[in-house]
Amino acid sequence: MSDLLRRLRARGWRLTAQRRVIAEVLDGEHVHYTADEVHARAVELLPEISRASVYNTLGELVTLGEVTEVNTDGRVRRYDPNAHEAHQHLVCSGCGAIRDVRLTDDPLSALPEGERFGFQVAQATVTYYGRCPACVAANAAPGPPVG
Amino acid sequence: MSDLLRRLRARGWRLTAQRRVIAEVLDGEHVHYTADEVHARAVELLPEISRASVYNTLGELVTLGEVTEVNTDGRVRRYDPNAHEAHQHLVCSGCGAIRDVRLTDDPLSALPEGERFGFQVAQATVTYYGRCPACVAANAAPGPPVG
DNA sequence: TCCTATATTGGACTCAGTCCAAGTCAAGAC
DNA sequence: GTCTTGACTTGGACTGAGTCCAATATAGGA
Ligand SMILES: [Mn+2]
Ligand SMILES: [Mn+2]
Ligand SMILES: [Zn+2]
Ligand SMILES: [Zn+2]
Repeated sequence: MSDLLRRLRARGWRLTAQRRVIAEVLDGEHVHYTADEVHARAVELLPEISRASVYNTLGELVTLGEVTEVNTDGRVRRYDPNAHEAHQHLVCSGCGAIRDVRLTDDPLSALPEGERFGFQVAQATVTYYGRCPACVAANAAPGPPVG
Repeated sequence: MSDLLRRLRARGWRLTAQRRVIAEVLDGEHVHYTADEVHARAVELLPEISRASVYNTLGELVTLGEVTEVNTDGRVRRYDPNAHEAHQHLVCSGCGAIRDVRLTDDPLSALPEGERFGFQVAQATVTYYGRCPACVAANAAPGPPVG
C-alpha cells in the first residue's frame, strides 16, 4: 500500500476501490494532471469510476494538504501530488509542458515590508513561462499566455 | 480622450461607442475586474453593450499588450489595465481582495540556471496569498486557495 | 453476518468563455 | 454631405470545467 493510502487510513478514510485507484494514478512524481486526465487514467483501472468521485476525492486530498491545486494557464486546474516538497513551476508557452523547479531563495523574502499593506502574508506561488527545447526547435506558435 | 484610446486609434482601431466605454471602465488604476464585472459597469454607460463585445475587446487589448490577464483564484480571469508597469499581486484568501505589489528583485533571477532545463525563460508571475487587515480582524473563514 | 454512516453514482445544473451568421456603423473616398 | 465597405457588434446557441443532489452501494466496526 502506498504511503498516501496509509496516511488516509490513519485519518479514518474508508479505503474504497475508487480512492485506491485515484491514489495509484497520482503516484508518479512530477505529474500535473487535470481532473479529467485523472479520471481517464482511473477508468483504465476501474472502468465504472465516476467523474464525481474523482472531483470529490481530489477536493478532499487538497483539503488535507496531500495534493496541491495548480493553475498555469488560467483555464484548467491541475492536481500536483508533490505537495510535501515546496516547489514552483516552469511552463512552456508553446506546448504547455510543466516542470517542477526549486528556487534558491524563499519568494516571500522578495516582498518588501512596505509592500505588504498590513496583510499576514502566508504563501507565494511563482510560475515561470518560456519555451521548452522542443518548442524552441520547432518554432511552434505560442499558445495562450495568462498568468 | 484617454491615452489608451489614442494608442488604439494610432493602431487603426475604429473608435466605437462600445470600445470607448470599455476603455473608460478600465481607466482606474489598481483595478482587476472580471469580464462580467467590466460588462456590468459598461452597461451603466451604454445599456445595449453585449457580453460578446466585452470579451472581444478585452481579448484584443490583451493581444496588444494594453491589458494583462491575471488569474488569482484558479477560476475566473481578471483584466488588469496596469500592463505597462511590471508588478505582482497580493491576494487576500479571506475576501479575495487584490493589491498590486512591486518586488525588489526580478523574480527571474531566483531561478537557477540548473533549474531551467533548456527552456528560454521569458516571464515570471508571482502571487502572494495572505489575510488582509479587515479579514484578520474579522477572523473570517478562509476562502478557496488555489495557486 | 448485520448495520449504518460514509462514499459513489448519473445526470441535471451552473457559469465562464467561445462561436457564428445576421445586422450595424465608423470613417475614408468622393 | 452622402456613399460604400470592411470592420465591428449582437443575441443566442454552444462548450467544457466544475458543482450539486437524491438514490444507491458498501467499508468496516459491532
Ligand atoms: Mn509540481
Ligand atoms: Mn495588477
Ligand atoms: Zn514546449
Ligand atoms: Zn480580506
